[in-house]
Amino acid sequence: MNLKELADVMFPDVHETVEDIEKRYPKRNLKEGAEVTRFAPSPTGFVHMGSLLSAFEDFKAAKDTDGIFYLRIEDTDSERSVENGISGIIKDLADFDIVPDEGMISETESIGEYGPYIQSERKDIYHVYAKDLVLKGLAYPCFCTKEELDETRSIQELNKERIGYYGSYAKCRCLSCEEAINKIKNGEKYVVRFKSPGDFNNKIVLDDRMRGKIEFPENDMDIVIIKSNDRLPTYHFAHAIDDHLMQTTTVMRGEEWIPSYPIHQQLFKVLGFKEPRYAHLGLVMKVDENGTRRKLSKRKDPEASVGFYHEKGIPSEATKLYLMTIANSNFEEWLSNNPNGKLSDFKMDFSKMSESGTLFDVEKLFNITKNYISHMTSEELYKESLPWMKEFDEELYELMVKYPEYTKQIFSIERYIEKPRKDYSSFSDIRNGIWYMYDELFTNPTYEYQKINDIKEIKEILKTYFDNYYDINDDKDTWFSKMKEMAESLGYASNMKDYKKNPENYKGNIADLSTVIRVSITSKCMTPDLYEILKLLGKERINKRISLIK
RNA sequence: GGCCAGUUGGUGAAGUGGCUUAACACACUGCCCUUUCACGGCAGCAUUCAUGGGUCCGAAUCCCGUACUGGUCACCA
Repeated sequence: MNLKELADVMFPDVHETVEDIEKRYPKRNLKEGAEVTRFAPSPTGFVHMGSLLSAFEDFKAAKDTDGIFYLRIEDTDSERSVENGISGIIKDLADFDIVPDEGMISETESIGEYGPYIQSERKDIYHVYAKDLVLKGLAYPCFCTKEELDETRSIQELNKERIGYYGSYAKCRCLSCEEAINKIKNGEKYVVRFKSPGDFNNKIVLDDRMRGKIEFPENDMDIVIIKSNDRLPTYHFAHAIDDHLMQTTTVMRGEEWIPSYPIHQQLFKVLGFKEPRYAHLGLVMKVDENGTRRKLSKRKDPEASVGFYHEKGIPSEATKLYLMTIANSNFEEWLSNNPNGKLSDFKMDFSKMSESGTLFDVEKLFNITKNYISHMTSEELYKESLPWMKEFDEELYELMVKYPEYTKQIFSIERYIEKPRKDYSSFSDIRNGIWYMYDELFTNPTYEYQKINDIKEIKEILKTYFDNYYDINDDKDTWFSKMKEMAESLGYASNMKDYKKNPENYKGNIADLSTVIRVSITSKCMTPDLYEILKLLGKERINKRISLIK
């Protein structure tokens, strides 16, 4: 009877029973094998690469199995919360097409039947379970102050004992109900601690979905489950209750959580919940200035924020491809066999996930992006790069809008062939690849001819070529042979092999000649196929450009 | 310090006792192709899988120890 009194004093507002709560969360009606996963961030306003990867994997695991992916906000620590911190996360996820089936959809709204999906609004639920534990003698109030806790800690350090609140160090464990009730009635502050039934000498085993079996000593710490100030639960307690009620099948989280598994295992057991499966993900790392590896940091590393890649002009689809190559080691091979395959066709496999922390490799991201962009149609490239241009290159944006068809034609150059050009590692490379095609940008051309430098000769070559040889209607073969013809008539080698054999027999070679034309018309010595460029530019632009050369 | 994880080239990694004189991809280097650039092709880039032992006819793969790296031991998640 004493426990009942204590429980009532601790939780006077709780009138519901555990059974009442359980009834509100009926069994999910999903097909066999369907995964229920979740992304559960603190409302910090944005997502960084590491957490994006885990959200992506959660989402993918659910989609692969026709399951449910939901977004739960863990705001039990006010220090971590930021004003409007939820919408920022939702937006970052949405940019990568990660849209929850359930959970928060804005700062205050949610969808789904298993809510609330924000922990601060679940306080009464946690209290029902906490009260139930007190009733059963499995939880108790602890009045220890920070100073007292520090003191036992230093004693433990001195004695070289395990640090923590357990066994005989768990002072408040032995308090009688009467003592506890009196203290509470006196207004003493307290936390609620779980009364661990564990024995450190027992062994427990976690069967991790990607790491296999991991053995630990059983938990014997009386951890805090309800905090004193706001009476909100700690992570451990909220995790057990939420993932039970929301029926998460697989919890994917960073490997920093491995050591707290014994606590979670015990909580689930004592509460009578079925344990979810766990997959403890490797961290995303970077190399420091001093050469050591460390976890990618939200604060210190600009490349950790997803916005960084947006600014660089990496399409979110390409970032997803990269994340998938980190997530599953067999994905790259699958992609190269299915160059136009959709991510949704690839099934993620837990056993192919990397256990060790992965270095975030920007070079690789660029390479993947390069391939991805090369497989887009010109229409797609136009459409997808336009919003980026609007934000980051207004000048080019306006030209793209002014000349949509012309721009798409530029993008088409050497695109629809077996091995398309791979010019763009990001949308920010586009300007350098195409600016000279627009007269508006072709205002201050520079001419860096390589071998042929005499301006008289250059003008002569141009005049000869455009007056006597170039015909915009020629097909490529004709165009090509005419160039050779001209080379010969001017004393240049039309065949590189001949030239290499006897360079002294010629004034130069056909490459030198085409360089003159290329540079004169584009102001660049490196461009895609000259034939197509001339054709697209057209007679008028060409003439104008030739007249610029003084 | 206790507990836990990880350790295969510059990077991501394959590999689960013989097919491995360690795949594939990125990066890098060289050559070839080529009217430039890009693409593409070829070749090179770990005699060795952190390290020392052990088991075995045989070990990157199994066992034990050590080292190193990271994590964790909060009324943070």
